[in-house]
Amino acid sequence: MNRRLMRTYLIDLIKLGGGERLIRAPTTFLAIVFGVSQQTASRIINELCSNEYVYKTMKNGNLWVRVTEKGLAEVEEYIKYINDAYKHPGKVILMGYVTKGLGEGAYYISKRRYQIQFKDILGFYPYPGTLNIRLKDPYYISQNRFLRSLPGYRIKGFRTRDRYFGGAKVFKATIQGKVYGGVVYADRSIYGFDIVEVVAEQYLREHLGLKDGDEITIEVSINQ
Amino acid sequence: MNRRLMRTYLIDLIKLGGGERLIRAPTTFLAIVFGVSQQTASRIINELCSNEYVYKTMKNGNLWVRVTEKGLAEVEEYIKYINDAYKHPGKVILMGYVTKGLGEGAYYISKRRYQIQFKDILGFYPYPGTLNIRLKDPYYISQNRFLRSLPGYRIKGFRTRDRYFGGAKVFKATIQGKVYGGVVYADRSIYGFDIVEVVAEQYLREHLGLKDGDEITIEVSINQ
DNA sequence: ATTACTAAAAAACGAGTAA
DNA sequence: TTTACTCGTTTTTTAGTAA
Repeated sequence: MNRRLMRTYLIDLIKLGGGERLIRAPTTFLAIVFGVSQQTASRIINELCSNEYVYKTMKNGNLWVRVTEKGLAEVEEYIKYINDAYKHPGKVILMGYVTKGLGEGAYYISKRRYQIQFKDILGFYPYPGTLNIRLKDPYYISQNRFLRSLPGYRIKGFRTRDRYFGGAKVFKATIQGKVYGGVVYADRSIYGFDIVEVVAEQYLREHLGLKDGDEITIEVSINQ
Repeated sequence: MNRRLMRTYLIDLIKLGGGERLIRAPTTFLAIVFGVSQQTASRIINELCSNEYVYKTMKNGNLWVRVTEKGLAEVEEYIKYINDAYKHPGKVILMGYVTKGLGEGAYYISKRRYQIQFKDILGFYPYPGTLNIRLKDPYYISQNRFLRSLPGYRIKGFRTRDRYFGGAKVFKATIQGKVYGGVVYADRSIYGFDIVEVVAEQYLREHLGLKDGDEITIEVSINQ
């Protein structure tokens, strides 16, 4: 079953009290609550069960169910997402700590063929260097994973006499609520989902007085 | 498409910023966000659109969408439901005002064949009469509609020499957080979804000092 | 009473593709 | 590039029913 649907059924079970204790839940009863047939209700519970979202047991011919910790976590994550959708529509908020990169950023960003494209997309020629941020916790890492799955604006790769310079995608962003810039994901990035690279017109470390380990917030625009 | 699913896609659109303004949303992009194919994303938007949850328009070959007021209301109702699921698991809260019924309640409740069944289910012989409550607003009416759709405990009808006394269903309830009782729905109820009938061992008007128009809260247990 | 299997019907999906 | 149609395939659903 669809994960989207599973969540909604879990919420229904929580409404019935199944988030805090074992509840008697005959499939005929669940059918009414879920708005499906008895057979489908039976199958839903079994699928939730095989995903370990729900614990079920039979007591003298009756089904009793309880949402597991995993199921509750699944719903809570979804509630977080909904809250975030209302709090930060059109944006992904990333928080982390300033960290040293491998220093390659400067070399790449300075390439004229990249500079022109950044100017087209972001409206400025970026400072030759990237600010690397190590994300704070798994929540922001998952947010980053979501962001990175989106297309963003395309930066095309190019070929010189010597070698090939790979493509990238970039998202418009605001750093510390003050500076306009971009978040860049190189197609062949050496970083995992815990690191993001930020570009801006200014040298951010100086402009914002940042040093390694300083906490930093980036508000990234989802839309194109 | 399933209403459950529609809501989740609406939330995704709100996350993208489509709850507050028209956003550019090519179906290829939505496909990534929704986790479906481009064709399915296209179909989802068209279905949301034909349900008037979403307004869509084409600007030079690109799809732009915005969640409508109806769509936002749909999601907000769902968020209310989720909050309620966490706040009042296993219960439906009904609020309303004490109101005069048609006085028939006393006649029915006093019938011995009903009394015995109430005793079996609720544990007491109810006072011969029902307290009628006019629900406060559409929210509680919809809660009542949900409750009434559930099976509850069955009260069987019976036949006397003269006539047939119809069946009913009853839910365990707490009135004003103090008195234990039940909410009764006669199968052939003369009331709509804006009225509920409450029974208890005591004469509630006297016991709780209630008069017509007084606000009253009932906490109804969903489970069986 | 229950739950849940089977089989047939209905709905949803995505590849290919037209416009 | 887009969107969205057709159509074959897969998935989901429910009626009937056994246990």
